[in-house]
Amino acid sequence: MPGDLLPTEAELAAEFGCARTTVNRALQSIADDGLLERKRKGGTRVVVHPARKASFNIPLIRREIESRGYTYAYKFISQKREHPPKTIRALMNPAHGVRLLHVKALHLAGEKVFVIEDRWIDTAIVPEAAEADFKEISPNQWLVENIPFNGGDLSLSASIATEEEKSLFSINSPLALFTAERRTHNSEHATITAVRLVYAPGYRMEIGL
Amino acid sequence: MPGDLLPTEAELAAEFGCARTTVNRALQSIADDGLLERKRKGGTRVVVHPARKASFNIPLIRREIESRGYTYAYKFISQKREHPPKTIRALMNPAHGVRLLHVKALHLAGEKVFVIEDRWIDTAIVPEAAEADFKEISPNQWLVENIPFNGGDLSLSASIATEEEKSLFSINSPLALFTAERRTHNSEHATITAVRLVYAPGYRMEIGL
DNA sequence: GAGTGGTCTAGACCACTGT
DNA sequence: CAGTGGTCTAGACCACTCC
Repeated sequence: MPGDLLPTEAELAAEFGCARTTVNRALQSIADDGLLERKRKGGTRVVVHPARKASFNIPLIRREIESRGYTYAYKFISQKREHPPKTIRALMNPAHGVRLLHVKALHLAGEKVFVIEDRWIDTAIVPEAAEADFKEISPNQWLVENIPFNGGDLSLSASIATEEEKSLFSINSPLALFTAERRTHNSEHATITAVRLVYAPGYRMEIGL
Repeated sequence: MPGDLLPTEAELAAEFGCARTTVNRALQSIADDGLLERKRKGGTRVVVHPARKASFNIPLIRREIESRGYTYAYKFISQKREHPPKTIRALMNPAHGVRLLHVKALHLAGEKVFVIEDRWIDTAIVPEAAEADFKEISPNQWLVENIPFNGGDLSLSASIATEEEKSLFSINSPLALFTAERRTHNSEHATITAVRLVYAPGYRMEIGL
């Protein structure tokens, strides 16, 4: 019946012997699942090609590693205030000429490097981050615990390992690495942080549909 | 105030001078967004670490190409009934010893190959597919239009281009390709189809949060 | 057992939109 | 303008769960 028009709420209420409010809630919830389209005056229609929606939780890296049965460890690399390169400026659009906090770190699963975290934080927007000590706690974890989450975007891609990445992952041959770049902004739509996560060779991101 | 307990619905209704039903709907919708936890007798509590959920629509490849402003074209490569290799058998778990429909095809954006589609279909479960002619219509599109969608999973990874992929994408140097592997099953949880989509160099999958 | 959210009813008015 | 869904109210009863 894709494309078909359903009876009005009042008619369905009569047919099922219940209140229109109840019919409304039922249809609303189906519509929220993307299977019905509703318009005032236009009635309720069965969607022709329901969108195939995928959703997944973005786990803390620590949890992702532990849920795979490995021991988690964090390894700090560096933390500096720097003028961001053009690519980061374009992504984060910080105030002109300011320096941002740049943190590099590793997340280990057992003895192996699981993911490389390369993060920029705009301390004009998150001043607390300037005081944080990322030698002991990962920026990933610190931000989740300290900064309310509001929105952002995620970009997934494949990249060839750079020399630095090859050495961190202890590999030689040219290798494809799964890369996630995430931007997080606050409620005023200012970008708090941008992070590039480069996963170990063979990593797969699994998503239910 | 993560962790805090909110007043009861009745109290909030009194405070805001509205009906409890209205408060209930409001809190429900916030709870649906994952920001509140509600329990009978236990009250309504602000969730401590709201899960960072991402959700996105999986577009038809055709739509994805056209929405980027390119002309879509489909190019058939091959279509055979074959005994599936071990990896596919493990994924799809078809009846013992049967042959599956194996289709390879390209989706072009303008003149360029955008994605390579390599698909296996279990015709024991979707007999209609045996009659379909994938020389003209892509399996991707045919399945969306003919087979009701029920569920599945999606696995994203990065892989080094094989020789065949290099030649299809007209590239030489070792290159990392973004790869999506999707499995789709029917309402009885039998696997209808498994597909490997290998995207052109530089492809990024963008997801809103 | 008592307090909380979950869900229903019957009725009302409003907001949008197709004709 | 008329018909549809969107949303509210006031009240009721139920289901779960903590004490």
